[in-house]
Amino acid sequence: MLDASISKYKTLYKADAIFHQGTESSCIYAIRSGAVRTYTTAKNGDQQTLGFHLPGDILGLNGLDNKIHSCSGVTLATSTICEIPIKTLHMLCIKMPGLQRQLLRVLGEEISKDYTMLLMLARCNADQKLAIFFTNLSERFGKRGFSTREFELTMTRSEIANYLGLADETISRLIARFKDKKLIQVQRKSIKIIAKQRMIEIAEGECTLDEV
Amino acid sequence: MLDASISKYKTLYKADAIFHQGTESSCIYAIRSGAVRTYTTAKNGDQQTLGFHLPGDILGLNGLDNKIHSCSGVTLATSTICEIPIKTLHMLCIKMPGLQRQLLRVLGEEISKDYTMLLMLARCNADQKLAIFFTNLSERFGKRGFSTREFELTMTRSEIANYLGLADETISRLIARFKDKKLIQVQRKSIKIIAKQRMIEIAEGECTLDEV
DNA sequence: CGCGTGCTTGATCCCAATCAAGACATGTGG
DNA sequence: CCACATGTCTTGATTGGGATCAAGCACGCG
Repeated sequence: MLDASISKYKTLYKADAIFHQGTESSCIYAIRSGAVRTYTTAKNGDQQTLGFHLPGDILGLNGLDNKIHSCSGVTLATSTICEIPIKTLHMLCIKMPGLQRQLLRVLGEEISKDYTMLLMLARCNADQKLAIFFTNLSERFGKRGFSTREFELTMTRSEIANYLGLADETISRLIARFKDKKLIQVQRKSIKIIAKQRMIEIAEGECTLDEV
Repeated sequence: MLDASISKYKTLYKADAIFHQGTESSCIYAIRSGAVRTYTTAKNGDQQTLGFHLPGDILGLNGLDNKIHSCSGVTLATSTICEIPIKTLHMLCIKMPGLQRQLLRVLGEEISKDYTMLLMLARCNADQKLAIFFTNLSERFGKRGFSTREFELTMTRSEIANYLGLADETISRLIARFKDKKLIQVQRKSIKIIAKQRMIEIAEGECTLDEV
């Protein structure tokens, strides 16, 4: 929607920071290509990954009122990012009456997503968490026209672990078990989902991993 | 901010539903008095409490674009709720140019709050969670002009447990330990915080409960 | 080639869940 | 006013899922 109006692209390389928690938020960021991880940092320094973001996603929306970024964003691979100054955005909103509502909608969707995430962290066991992770990722790749069955992970095991509130070793073990149970094929970062339906059942707690 | 413009109040009694997840969201809700619990429900039926809300809080903002409620709200006690139709809200936005930005700001704050909650659920142990819970509640009472040291819990132990991603029994045990360690005084639902600073230290992981 | 980072695997431990029972408060109908 | 039911909370005993500790492995890169 914004593409036509703005075209300030920026190429970033793996592990480059896009924006930092605590700094003034002057832009929102649209991912054009690549992948991004967002995370919050607690006072004591430990961080929680909030999400992995793909092309088409918009970041930094929650600091819209010229406020402060409540999370940080970092690239997981070479990426092109489109920066849209919030000032520009506000001006555009005047020109395009529908835009402001769209922003409200996107923010609302972000909140819904957070709710789902809260539910997952609080109520799901490790098996479910990983199944949910793979299922979501697969779905999101699909929406972008990529294969839902085969994809490359851009993030490390450790980052997945952090995202799901688990230990690194647990992720390793789980991936191994998913492989043993013929739910997926794995080769380092490349994942092939074999038993999609089963995966969904595990994600939703309808069956357990060792029942498979 | 909206008070002047609208005055459709409604009195609800304990355990009354205000809005339901999955239904069309036609209103936002401002709490005038009482207390409200919001929660999401998963497909399999289990629910996750998202927050406990006090007078002055606004609920239902995330369905602004005439969409669907992504959580449910239920009163914890007799409450007066002010309903503001989203249509009215959109009209008001045209009259009052600052309002739309305010809405964006409130939504942004909600997202920041969710991030904090994600971090808590994923990274904190049970002691920290309860300390965070008490500290936050205390702070929020303070902002509303009530005592930060003494207050009544409107929710059950079980609801606290659900909110923090713990078992009911764990909450009972923790409250007992907090009492033993002279951090709080308890009498059923009435809480008095004795060692505020210690509580904060525990919340932030700077010290453990049995060091106290 | 050698080093470092990321990943895997094994052994052990511990925090919080679960199971179980009882205590206390509140409400309800006789 | 009491007997009883019900929901809430507490406390104890036991279990178990995932964390932690500790090596070793595999790949990529200078």
